[in-house]
Amino acid sequence: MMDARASRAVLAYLKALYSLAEEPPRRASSGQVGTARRVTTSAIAERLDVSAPSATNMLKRLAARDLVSYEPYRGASLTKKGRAVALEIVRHHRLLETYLVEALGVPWEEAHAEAEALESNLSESVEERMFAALGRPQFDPHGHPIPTRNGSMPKTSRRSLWDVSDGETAQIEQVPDSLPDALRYLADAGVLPGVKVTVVNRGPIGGPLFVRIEDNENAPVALSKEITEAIWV
Amino acid sequence: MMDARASRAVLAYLKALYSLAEEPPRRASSGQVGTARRVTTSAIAERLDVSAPSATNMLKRLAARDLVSYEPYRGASLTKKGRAVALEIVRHHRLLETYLVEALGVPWEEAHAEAEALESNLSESVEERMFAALGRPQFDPHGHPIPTRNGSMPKTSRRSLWDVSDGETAQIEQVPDSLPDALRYLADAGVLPGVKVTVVNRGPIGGPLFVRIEDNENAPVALSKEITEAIWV
DNA sequence: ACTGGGAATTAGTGAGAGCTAAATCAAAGA
DNA sequence: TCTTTGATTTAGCTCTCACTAATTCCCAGT
Repeated sequence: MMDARASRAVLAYLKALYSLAEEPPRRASSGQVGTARRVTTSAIAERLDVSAPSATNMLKRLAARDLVSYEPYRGASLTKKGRAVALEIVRHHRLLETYLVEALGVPWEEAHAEAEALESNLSESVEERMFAALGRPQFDPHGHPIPTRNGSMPKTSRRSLWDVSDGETAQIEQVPDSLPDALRYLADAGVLPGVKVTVVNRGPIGGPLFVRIEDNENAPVALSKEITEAIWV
Repeated sequence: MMDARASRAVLAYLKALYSLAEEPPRRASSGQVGTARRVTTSAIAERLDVSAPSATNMLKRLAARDLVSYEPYRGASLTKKGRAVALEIVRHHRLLETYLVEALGVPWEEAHAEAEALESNLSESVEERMFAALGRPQFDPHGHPIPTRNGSMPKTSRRSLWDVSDGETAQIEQVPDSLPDALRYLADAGVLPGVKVTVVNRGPIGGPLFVRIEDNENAPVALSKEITEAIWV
């Protein structure tokens, strides 16, 4: 708080650290839930589309500011302070996405990029006003939980659509936010948070998953393994 | 347009250039209206609160990008291209100010700073949506004209409140946007764009101007020479 | 025409953030 | 235990944008 204002780049790194460390990329089966994993340099570099040396470099500077704990050759993780900043920016991002979609009618698949552009300059005061105008939402349009101002997170499922067995029905809880093309496809198909879908069957190895959308007589929708692994139910 | 994305700093300089060159700081009497004056290095430095060498430096870089025409020792002015970028950012700023006040209830005097923070990252697409949501306004809450997307400006008065003679009545057209304290005072007093005021009298040399607000029985409001020179009627 | 002083520019630095090429580490297999 | 190789870090640059100190320019007054 008494810190020099964090730059856009710093915020991007903290956000990446947060999502890589705390938002399970695959099934969260392996036991220790809530454990903040250590994130590798290359994972961050890839996520932010920068070179590995750039990431190393920034990690060191973040460590000097006590925003991450970093040990050479063994990755980094957010400190308490860094995590707080990251949560704040995630809150900004998701609130902005929600606001853009709900209040301004920005298309679902564009909201992520627009929010990303604005998030680092959103003041707490304007954020609070948007939050109130939206009726204090807990989830953004993609179903992602919006952290509260004090840093707590609404609980969400950890089960991916891919893990739903054939014949079973499940309710979509969240979809990815940063894949505009996929999102357009999902929106067209009606695969939206809150919708119930039934898994009909799936192709052979890694083949597409066919799901039927509730209250919809159309043919089942085909979804790749990759995308269904990124959809939580 | 095929240009590398303009940074926040670049945009700030262009905006400063624009307002110093084209928004008359005093009475616009001196004949040539619309002539883009040449702006001195120190005027820019002062406006942006940077050192003169920093300004010189940036001016050279802007000239290299064909955004300003700059001649050492004799100031700079916007090129066609630079002016277009400046107008775009002024439009962003004023639309944002309007949106923040009208749609989110941000107080008048805070809107300027908030808009400044967001303006450089506002996309055309979101801007267009805000514009539509506001009913395609021509003026921001301070009465400043909002440039259209094609770069034209609604016409405005150039007469300052200070120049209104005693006993005369005039309608407030615009007030400054970047003086929070003064704005709070003006808002309290009821000196807002659109309001008709009558100049009662004024103190001796540079003394305050006393104005009566229409439909208001209260005692006249006292306004300094400085502030009345920054209010157009 | 000369000169003094304020305005502007040049010189030299620094911090932030990114890049490529080169060196180095660590962990897995032989 | 030794080697190999992919991941990581170091070295060395670049660009943007700000700063201070030093220098240079222009013009207003004499």
